Amino acid sequence: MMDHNAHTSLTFTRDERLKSKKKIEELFKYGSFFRVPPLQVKYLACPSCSYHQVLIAVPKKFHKKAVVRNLLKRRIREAYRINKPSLFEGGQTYHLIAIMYLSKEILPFSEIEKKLIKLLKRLPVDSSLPNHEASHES
RNA sequence: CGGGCAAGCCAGCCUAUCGCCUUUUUUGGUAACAGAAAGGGAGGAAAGUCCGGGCAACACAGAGCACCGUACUUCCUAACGGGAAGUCCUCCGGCUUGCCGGGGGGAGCCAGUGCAACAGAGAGUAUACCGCCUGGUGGCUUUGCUGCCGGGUAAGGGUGAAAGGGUGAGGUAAGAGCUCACCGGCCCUGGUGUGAAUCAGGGCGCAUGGUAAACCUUACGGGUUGAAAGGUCAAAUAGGUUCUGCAUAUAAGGGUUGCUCGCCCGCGCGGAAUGGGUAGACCGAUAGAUCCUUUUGGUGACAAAAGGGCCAGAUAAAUGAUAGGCCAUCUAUGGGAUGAAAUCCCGACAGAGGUACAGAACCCGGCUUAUUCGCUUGCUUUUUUU
RNA sequence: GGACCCGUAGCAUAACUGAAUAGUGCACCAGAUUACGGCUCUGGAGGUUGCAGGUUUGAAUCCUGCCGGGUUCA
Repeated sequence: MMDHNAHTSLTFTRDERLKSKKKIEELFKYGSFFRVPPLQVKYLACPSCSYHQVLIAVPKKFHKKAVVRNLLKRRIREAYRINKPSLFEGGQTYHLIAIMYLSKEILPFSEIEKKLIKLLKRLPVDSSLPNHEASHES
């Protein structure tokens, strides 16, 4: 409520990043996931949140060098920032989202953006929650 | 002009739109926080973690041993295994043949102990296999050859990575530093130099081969741990810790770096203070062995002085994305210089092209490794034309 | 961020107090045995000892620097 613009404008502030250790553990324990070839997504409904919280990860397993990992994270973050308004068109439930990049290739921004748009469309932003028991335990 | 080597420098810029982190000021708000304005925002290696420091906590009466590290000299430095200047040895290249340039190396195996497979007669107070020389005594085809029993020898052969200085002469039965000359080595004295060293003189026949990235000796240095150090904030209590009173009485046991000596504390009961773990926030944590310019001293590393500047502080971890332009650079075609070739220069249009290595994690000084295009300096060098 | 360890045939492991052909088992190939296959027996091949320098007469081993993999620390 303090940050009205976070829903609609093209920002990506610190509060929109998923940082809490507990929430991350919860997400990876109970969240469901799907894939859009290079990207994998894990998500979990979060009734207590007032906006979506996103975590972006590029595993060290696929990319040894910090420069490459940072580059890919920046591209994914940018693509999310530009295309996130579509997430708010649905209902009022917000999610914890983890986006992971599982490929050895370094794709250009335009490719990553395409995949991310596809991915965001598949996210169930509506009120129909696929995993009730998970949200209860939290 | 081009090629090669070495050292050093640089690590694109501008505009628009949308964003990220942060500092200061300001507006709203009790506050958390939100908005606005103005600034700042990765590297030469931020990397590897190979060294050295700062900083912090703990420990510390002291001595010895052990352990670890370093090793030509002098200097620089907060310190270093780093750097500078020099010195000696060695390798490569060049020529003017003793100089220049570059690479590598350096305490001590005449303090001791150990080690050297195979081969070889012998491998370290050495050795007699083939040889060389010779004494005695036999035999025979008697200036000689040869069997047996002895002796001398380290010249020659052969083995090996290495055979106990080298060359020449004398000497000898044959030989041998046995003697001598020169070269090499070691020791002493003196001169020069802060010193490593070097020069000169004298002595020693050489007793003293290699290996210390073998044990070791000598000299110097090192307390341990490591920002996940450590500190602050709010709540509750046990153990623990610290201080203190009483009691016990020098013993068990514990601490003191791994050990020894030495030193210190002591079963138990009571009182006071502190507050374990978990989750989190803040400090530590970004003004410093700082950066830039100039001057002075020094061969140089570097130091001093003056003036000016503030230059990332994130923490699931900030610099990005898109579009356009400028400008390096490259490619092909074209033009010019020249008698021609090689080579060089110019460049409208077109195409390629933002690049390599790589992302701060407490902070510095080094080392090592990775690295696109280009530029500067030094050394060296081929071909073609005139 | 700090500390530590390990790299040997396709796989697992010896030789790590230097010594000249780097050993062993499984797997692989060939032969024997069998009607054929397995088991068994005999023989063989396969190694840049992670890479690059150095010390030594001689390096898997000792020293230095890289590369790769792993363990651990509130």
